[in-house]
Amino acid sequence: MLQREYIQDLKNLVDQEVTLRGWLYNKRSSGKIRFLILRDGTGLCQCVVMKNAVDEATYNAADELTQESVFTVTGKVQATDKAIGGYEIFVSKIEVGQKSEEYPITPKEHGIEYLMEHRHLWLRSSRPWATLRVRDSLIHAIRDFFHDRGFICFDAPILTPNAAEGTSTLFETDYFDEGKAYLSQSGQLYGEAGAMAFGKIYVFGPTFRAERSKTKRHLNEFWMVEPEVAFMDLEGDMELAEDFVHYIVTRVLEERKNELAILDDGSGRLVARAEKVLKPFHRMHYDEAAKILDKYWDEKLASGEELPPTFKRFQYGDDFGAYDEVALTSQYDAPVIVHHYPAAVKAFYMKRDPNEPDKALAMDVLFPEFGEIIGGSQREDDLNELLKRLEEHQLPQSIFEWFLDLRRFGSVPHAGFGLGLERLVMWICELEHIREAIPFPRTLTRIWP
RNA sequence: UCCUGAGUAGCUCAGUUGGUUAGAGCAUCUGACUGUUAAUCAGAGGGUCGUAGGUUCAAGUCCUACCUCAGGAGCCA
Repeated sequence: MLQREYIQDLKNLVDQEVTLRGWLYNKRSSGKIRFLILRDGTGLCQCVVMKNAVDEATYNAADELTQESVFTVTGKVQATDKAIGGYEIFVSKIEVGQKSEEYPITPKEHGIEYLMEHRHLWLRSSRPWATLRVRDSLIHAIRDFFHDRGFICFDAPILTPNAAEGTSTLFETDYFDEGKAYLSQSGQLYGEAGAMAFGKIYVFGPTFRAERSKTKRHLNEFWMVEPEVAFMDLEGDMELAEDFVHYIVTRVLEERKNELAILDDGSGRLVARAEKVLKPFHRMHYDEAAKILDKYWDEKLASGEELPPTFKRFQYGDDFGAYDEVALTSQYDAPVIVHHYPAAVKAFYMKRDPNEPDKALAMDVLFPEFGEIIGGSQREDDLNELLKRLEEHQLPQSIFEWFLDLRRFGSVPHAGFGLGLERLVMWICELEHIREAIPFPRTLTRIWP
């Protein structure tokens, strides 16, 4: 083990002599003084090299270092308000490691295509660094939330024999002599089996959608967390979603304030926004949401304001489009839960409300100015109803036999939801595009690096 | 799948009604400066203008096709 301290721990090491190891993030100089910005993975630290304070080899080393070259620095930790992070190293010695030549990502701006082409290096820059640390915090918070409440982590298979919802396009691969296998587009059906075995479970894994989506909110490979609970109805589902979202967002606020400040240039905007994710969320029936949208678009159209060329006016019975979700949520600071969607626009496994047979016991959590981050429902637990749904959706009963068994043997009311991890990262970090919310995004036109 | 836009130096871009040797900043190299914050200042090198064809005395600029990418919609998390 090579001995060294980490930049994130410097606050406890003021006035002590330390050794740090890392890469050169940037360099500035003035006369006989050199400022080296060291990056060690935990943060950035300015290292000050004064000509009259070091030997000649160290002073020359400071000049030779290029961006992303490796070096080890020894010196005294000083508190200062002149340097990033609030601490700097007054250097006594530098050792140079591997030298980088012509590092492709410069401190100047780059286009998104170029950055994505160099994603493996771009990860070292401060914005991806901060974003992916927020993502890490969310992942831990998600697991802690469920673990603390007695949920079992229940992994669903990634290679599956059929489509969960039948409609979406699936990635296909050969599976020995069994014919075709498909990459999972949802762990939910398997999660239902888990809920009947363990009471409450959550599936958390990668999800694959072969849809030719081309928007800033879609990835073809993304991570989804899907809790499923036996003896829970739609009301309980909404409460769980609220508690869950509130908990994980709060954890990010506790653990990643520094990263959020990097992402909003210190304005505090991201923290202020996340702090408004308070329980309870605004809840509304689909009919109420439809009324709000009708009024909203009527006023917009009457005002003569120019609408985008792809704009389509919402009609009662439609699912919400991108413009509708933004319009609906922009009136609130906190997330909005819309429930009782028309059954016709929802998946076959969602239970219908006995009091409103044309509505599904479904709910979506919509985030302010953003849109859907959670979709969930109470599931159809009646065998005959489920068989009818399969027929209506023209799905073959044979491939769902094991799923139907869950209704034949001890069927109970149960519910769950799915949360798109990258969508939440995107909203919290206010990213322009979801591709920055995952280390190596897979989109319609990108599978490299 | 549909609609819109863009491809000029390693990167980000400018380039007028078609007109002499295609420009700037950053990056790289040389030099100056003892507290810099995308440091600054002086200098140097660096180009098949996405590809193919066409119009013209003359094309980075106009026309056609293709390729690639980006933005928007739908599908959804």
